[in-house]
Amino acid sequence: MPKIVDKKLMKKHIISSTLNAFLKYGFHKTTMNQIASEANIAKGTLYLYFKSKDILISDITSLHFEKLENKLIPQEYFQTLEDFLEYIKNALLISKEDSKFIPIFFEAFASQFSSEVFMKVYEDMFDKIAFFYKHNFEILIENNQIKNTINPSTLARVLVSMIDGIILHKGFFKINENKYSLMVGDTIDLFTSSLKK
Amino acid sequence: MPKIVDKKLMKKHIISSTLNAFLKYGFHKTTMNQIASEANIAKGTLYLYFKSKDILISDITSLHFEKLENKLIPQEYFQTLEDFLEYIKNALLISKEDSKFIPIFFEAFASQFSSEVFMKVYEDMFDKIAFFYKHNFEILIENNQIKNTINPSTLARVLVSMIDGIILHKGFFKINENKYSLMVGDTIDLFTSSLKK
DNA sequence: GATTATTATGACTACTAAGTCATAATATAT
DNA sequence: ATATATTATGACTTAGTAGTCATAATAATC
Repeated sequence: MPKIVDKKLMKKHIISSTLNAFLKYGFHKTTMNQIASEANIAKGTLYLYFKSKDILISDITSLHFEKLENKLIPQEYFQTLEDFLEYIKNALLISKEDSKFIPIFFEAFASQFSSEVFMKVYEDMFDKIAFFYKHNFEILIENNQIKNTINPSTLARVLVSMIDGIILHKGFFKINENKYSLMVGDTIDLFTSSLKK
Repeated sequence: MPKIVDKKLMKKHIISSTLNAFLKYGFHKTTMNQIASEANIAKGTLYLYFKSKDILISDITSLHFEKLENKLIPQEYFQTLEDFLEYIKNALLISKEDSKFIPIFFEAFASQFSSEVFMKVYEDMFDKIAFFYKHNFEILIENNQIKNTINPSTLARVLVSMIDGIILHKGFFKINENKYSLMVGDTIDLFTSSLKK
C-alpha cells in the first residue's frame, strides 16, 4: 500500500544538490528555497529529510571530514622515508574538482566556530592525523630511516598545520597547477632534507 | 554653533566595540543592535559612521589585513640566514590577545569569499609577502648564506602558506603555549636544515 | 541664554528567509 | 479499480534583523 522511497539515496541527492547550490550562490547566500529548486523538489520535501538548515549543513561537513579523515589516515604505517614522503605528496595533491569545494567547506567550518561540539570534532580529527604522523615518525626512527633528533610529537603537529595551510591557499587563491606542483615538490624537499640522517 | 565630534575616534571606538561583540556572540550571530549596545550608542548613530553592516565589516577586515601586512613585510631585507629565521620565528609567535581574534577574522574573511574584489585584496597581500620572501631568499643566496639550489619563488609561496597554516591552527584549536613554542622551534629547524649549505 | 549646525536616538518599516501544514500525489497491496 | 500508508507540495506563517527618519539632544558661537 505505501509509497516507498530510497531515503538514503534521496539524502545523497539533496546533499550533492546543496553543494552545487553553494558553488552557485556562495555558502551564506544560499537559501533553502534555492537548495530545493536545485534538487528539483519542494521546500517541504527538503524538511522531510533534514529537520533544519543547521542539520543539513552539519551533516554535510561531518561527511566531508569523515572522507578527509579516511583519505589522510591510511590503514598501515609507512616503513620507509620514501613511502612516507610519497604519501605527503599525495595528501597535498588535490583534484580541481575538490579544490572548488575548499572555500565552501571552509565557510561551513567557519560558521560552526561558535559550536564547541563541532570544534571538538575537527580538533580531534587533526589530532588523530597528527598522532598517525607522530607514530610513523617513531617507526621511521626505529627503522633507521630518519634522524633520531626530531621531536615526533611536535613535528607531527607542524606537518598537519603546514599541509592544511598549503591546501587552503591552493583552494582560496587559485594558485595555478604548474606552480602548485613545484610547491609540492619544494615541500617534499623541505621534509626530506630535515628528516634525512 | 555646531556640535563637533572626533569622527575618527568614534569610528575606532565602534570598530573595537564591534570586535568585542564578535567575541561575545560570534561573527555571524552578531546584530547591529548588539554592536550599538556594545558601543553604548543607538543603532542610528552606528549608521552615521558606517553606511551598512557590510561596509563596517569590510572596513574592519581591511584594517586587519593592513596591520598584518605591516607586521609581515619589514622595511629592510635580512642579510643573514640567522636574521631571516629570527623574523619567521617572530611572525609565528602570536600574542594570546591576537589569537582570540583569529577565528573571527577568518569568519569575516570567509564571508567575503564571494566578492572577487576582496579575494583579490587578500591574494595580493599574500603575493606581496611571498615576493618579499622570494627576494630575501635571492639575497641570502648572493650572500652565500643558503643553498643556491632552492627555487626562491615557489619556496617563498610555500613558506607563506605554511606560516598561515600554523597560525590558523594555533588560533582555531587553542594549542597550548608550551607545545606551540616547540612547534615554532621545529618549524625553524625545518627551514634551517633545508636552507643551510 | 538664544541660536543653529551637527550629532544622537530608537520606534518603526521593509524585507528576507526558515520552517509549517493542510492538501495533493503516488506507489503498493488487495 | 480501490484503499491506504507514505511521500510531496508550496502558499502561508513567523521570526528576526538591516536600515530609516522624524524628533530630540548637544556643543559651539554670538
